[in-house]
Amino acid sequence: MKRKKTSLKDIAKKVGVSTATVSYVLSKGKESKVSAAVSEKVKQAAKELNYQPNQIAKSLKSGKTFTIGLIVADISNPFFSHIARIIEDEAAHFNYNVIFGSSDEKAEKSDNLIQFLINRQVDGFIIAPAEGSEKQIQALKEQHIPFVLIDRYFPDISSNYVVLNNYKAAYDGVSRLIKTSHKKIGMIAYSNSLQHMCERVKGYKQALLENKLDYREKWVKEIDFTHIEEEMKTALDEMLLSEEPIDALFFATNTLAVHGLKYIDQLQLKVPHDVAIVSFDEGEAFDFYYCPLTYLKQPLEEFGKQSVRILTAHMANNDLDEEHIQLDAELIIRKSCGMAIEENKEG
Amino acid sequence: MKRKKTSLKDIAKKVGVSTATVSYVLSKGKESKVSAAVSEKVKQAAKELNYQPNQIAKSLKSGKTFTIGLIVADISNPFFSHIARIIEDEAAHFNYNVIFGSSDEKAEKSDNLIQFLINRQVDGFIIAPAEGSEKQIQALKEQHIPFVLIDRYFPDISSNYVVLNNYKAAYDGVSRLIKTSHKKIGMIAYSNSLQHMCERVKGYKQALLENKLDYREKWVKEIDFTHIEEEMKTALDEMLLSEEPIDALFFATNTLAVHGLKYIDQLQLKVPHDVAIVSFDEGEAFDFYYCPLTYLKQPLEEFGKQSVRILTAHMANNDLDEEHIQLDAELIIRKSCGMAIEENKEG
DNA sequence: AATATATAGTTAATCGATTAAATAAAAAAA
DNA sequence: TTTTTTTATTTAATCGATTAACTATATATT
Repeated sequence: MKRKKTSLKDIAKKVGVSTATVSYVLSKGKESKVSAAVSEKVKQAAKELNYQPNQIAKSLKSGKTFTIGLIVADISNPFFSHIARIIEDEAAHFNYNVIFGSSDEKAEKSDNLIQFLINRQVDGFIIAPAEGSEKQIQALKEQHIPFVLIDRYFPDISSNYVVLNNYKAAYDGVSRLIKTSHKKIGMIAYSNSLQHMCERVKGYKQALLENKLDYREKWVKEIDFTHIEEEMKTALDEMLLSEEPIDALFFATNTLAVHGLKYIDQLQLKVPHDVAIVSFDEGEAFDFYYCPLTYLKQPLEEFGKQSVRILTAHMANNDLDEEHIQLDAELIIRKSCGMAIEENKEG
Repeated sequence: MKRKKTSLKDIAKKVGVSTATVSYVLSKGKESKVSAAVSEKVKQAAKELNYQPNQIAKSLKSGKTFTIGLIVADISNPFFSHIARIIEDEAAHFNYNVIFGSSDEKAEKSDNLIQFLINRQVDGFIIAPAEGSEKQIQALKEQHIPFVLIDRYFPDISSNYVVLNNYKAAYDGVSRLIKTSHKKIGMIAYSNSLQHMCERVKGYKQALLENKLDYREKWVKEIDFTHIEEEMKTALDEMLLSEEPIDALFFATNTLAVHGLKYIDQLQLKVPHDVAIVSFDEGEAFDFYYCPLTYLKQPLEEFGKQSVRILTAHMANNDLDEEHIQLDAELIIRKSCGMAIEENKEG
């Protein structure tokens, strides 16, 4: 049998005062008008009874839970778990706690999670929205529940967001492959209509265009993330084993690169000789690959910090202007993309 | 201005009945004795007003929050984020939500987190306890708050736990190195008095002992996890660059292996020729290493599922017997440990 | 001494939902 | 018709903390 926790009432009874007095002492401290004598007795009793305020009761009264709902695609994905950790730490500075949920990129799951967390009265959300979750996001707006989108956003819905300049990042990554003398550059992305993925493809195309390189539809493969393995094989077979194979490959995410490289190894192709590689995101695996990967490093720290900053500001004041933050990725150049001509000469 | 959410009262007013009636209709359904006519009207109104019950109020009344507090060392560590994901999914089956916190292996942080979550009235905990957190765990017991320890436990405190048979796992890993003809086997562990780490060292020693191999104190290095990089270098220098260098190395965790291997590469030593390697835990990085790593795969799925199963059972019934679960790791043999003689002959 | 002003504390409403107990109205039994 | 039983609904207490409004003293002011 659970020993019930001590409440204000218990302290009040013990000291012989009203619960109001106890509350004033414990929550108002010096500012209360309670006499020093009583105040002391109350504090003493609180300590003796090991009083811990019931936050649920406080929340009910105040309408605030000091809880942030965090919705990501999958907390076990290092990209998100890293951000989650930063958000956790940042939130703690503001005395906020984090409840998380994984949407699995499914709008329905995300909807359930959001509803669930609203019922639990979270004060605000940080969301990496799933494809097709526009309505849910719109609904949050209409209910005036503060939220910040991260990683992805919906151009048609005006809201707070902290995202990457995906267009520029992809453009930079592909440009690097061009600079290292590659002419037939393929890309592997997720088949996902979300803006961030589209921008990555756009950046890829633009880089080709500006450098007067061929863009072929068959060199951009979109893969369903529920069948990565099989679709990756088909995609790579088509691009690498064809009559006219590509000489470089741009991966739109970490996970895609991991799967892709495993298959490239199976095909016994050598990086960067047979295919040069640039990928999005960092990963321990990238450091250990025989040919360390050139990648686009996202500013995760910044994602986490900014999103918490914006959210807490908006939770404190609902009338603030929205913030739209685009951060830049950093291209970390290593061996997998090959060397540029100038570099070659110098070396 | 936040539009206030609709409450039972709003529905009651709209339909013209008491809040009690509304509550009965909405929470008791068929079992209530409310007339079909009223019932229908109430449901209709609830839908029109988009009623969502306030879980905070429910929790205050019921004393249940349907929330599990999850405390791990660091949610951004793949080992824990993977477990977190499994716990999240399992908990959802029981209609439970998860609040997490990272202790950073610090007892004080862990204490704050636990206190914080208790005040938020979580119904139970799943905890990977930090070193020195015995008192907190003991306190949970005394308050009769249900909890399950995972990954580590305290032999002196009887409680639910789901851990690895670390002794056996380490024994198996080191035995493999012995079978592949290595005689001078080092180990790198964390300097941590937690039982799981000690067991890993014990398993290592026992494997040496049973095979009549030398055990030397200088071949077991304990590293402070706040200074992995520097201490790893010193440790490896001492073991690998000495007069009598070791020929095999056993890493007690994923993170240690990652740092260790990076430095081994810097030293230009080849695995398994110069040093054979076996490590705990899996990791994408291990697959991509030029010499795929032999490792001890922990049954994460099982950790998550069992811990939630046990916790929910104990939350439902406080008088259940404690469960002590030890799971076995699986040794995944790849190239980094070298080949055993028999295998060599056959090959 | 009479009045005004602090001081120290209590009462009671409130947040939103639940539920035991009370009540009123209708139906069944006598 | 009267009494009993059943059915449908309301009242009010409750969970624990907060806080505006009130009351009762004590102290200061004139």
